[in-house]
Amino acid sequence: MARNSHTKYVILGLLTIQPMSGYDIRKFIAEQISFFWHESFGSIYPLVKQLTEEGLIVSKREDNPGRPGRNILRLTPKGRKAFAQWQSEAVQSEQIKSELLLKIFLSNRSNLGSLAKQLKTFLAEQSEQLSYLRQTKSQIETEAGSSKNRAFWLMTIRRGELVAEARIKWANESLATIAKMKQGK
Amino acid sequence: MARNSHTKYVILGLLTIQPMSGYDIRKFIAEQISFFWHESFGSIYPLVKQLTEEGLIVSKREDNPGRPGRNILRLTPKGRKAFAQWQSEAVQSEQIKSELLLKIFLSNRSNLGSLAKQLKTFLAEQSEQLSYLRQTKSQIETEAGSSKNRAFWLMTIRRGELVAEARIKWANESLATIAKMKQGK
DNA sequence: GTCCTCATGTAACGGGTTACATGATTCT
DNA sequence: AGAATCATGTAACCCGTTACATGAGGAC
Repeated sequence: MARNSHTKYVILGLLTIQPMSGYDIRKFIAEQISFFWHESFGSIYPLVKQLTEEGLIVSKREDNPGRPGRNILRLTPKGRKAFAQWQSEAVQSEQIKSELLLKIFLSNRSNLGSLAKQLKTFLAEQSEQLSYLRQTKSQIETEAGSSKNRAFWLMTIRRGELVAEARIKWANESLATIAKMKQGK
Repeated sequence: MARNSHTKYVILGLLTIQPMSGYDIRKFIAEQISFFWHESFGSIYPLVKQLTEEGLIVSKREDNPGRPGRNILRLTPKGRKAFAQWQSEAVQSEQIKSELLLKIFLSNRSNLGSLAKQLKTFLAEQSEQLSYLRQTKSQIETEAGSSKNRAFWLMTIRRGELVAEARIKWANESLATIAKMKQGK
């Protein structure tokens, strides 16, 4: 049935921004959109090969003296069309797996200590995430000459922000509840 | 390295609540905690077999006239210990993949229509989720004779609630932004 | 001197989903 | 009559991560 993985469309999608190498794609994802996406080399390179075979992208070797050669990838018209097609399709509702919530759900009063510890770690992570997002946001807003699609970028960041805030609120509430439970014992 | 899957511990964890069959486990997950976890039969049954071989659970056949037989699973002391061990370990920070955010990030002004449609679907889903969570919450709160661990259950629901609210807020904001973009064209 | 970044690629492995097989009962 | 629920289990498949291989240049 060729259930096309999303990775395929991330690659095509990033190439609509500009031609780049597989390495660049990985880097872009890790640096710019890691708060809602991630890919490893082991999934990118084989797909690049496949997309080339399917005629959705073309690769052009770029040799730099004293540096490793790069394969610059570029969309073909066919690839652009495939991406547009995917773009118009409905997303399937995402089902999450939260190991933290699982642990909490399966908790009992005997492990309040480790629970509190994990919540504090979570809180710290989310706070860091939030400050990172806010920083990125102000960077985008001040850069006048940024991409014409920055409205969409800001939209994704806004969601990260709101959700991180909600999670921080929740973690604080939960820590308070646990503190009370400890006293009440 | 036997990177133990979480599924293993969900099974052990649910059996700390009460003995049940593989079918019950699936049902419980789908009905009670589907907003943060999911499992398919294809992952549960093979693991049940494995856990039995490892001596973490024992299975007892229960035959009912005119109904399919059930294998009632029960924790062994060893299984209880393994679960407690997992419970005390730190969770690894969860990395999400949001297809919706990916699509938005890769959008441009030419597909505002389909974007709005997808956001509306998302909004409807989240609203439904929220009302479901609120309903469950009030059910738990009114049931006096519920489990002693209901505080933890309520904690997980609270996170679902806060996050759903944040997402709803975001979706509404984003729809407003898109409406403006359409006009400004 | 060692580690990090650049740069591509493969192989092994792990884990989960979907679909199928089977079959009785109960709900619509 | 047909669909859904109860109940277990297997096989095919898909997909993605981790680790490895290779090697030069720059940073600390």
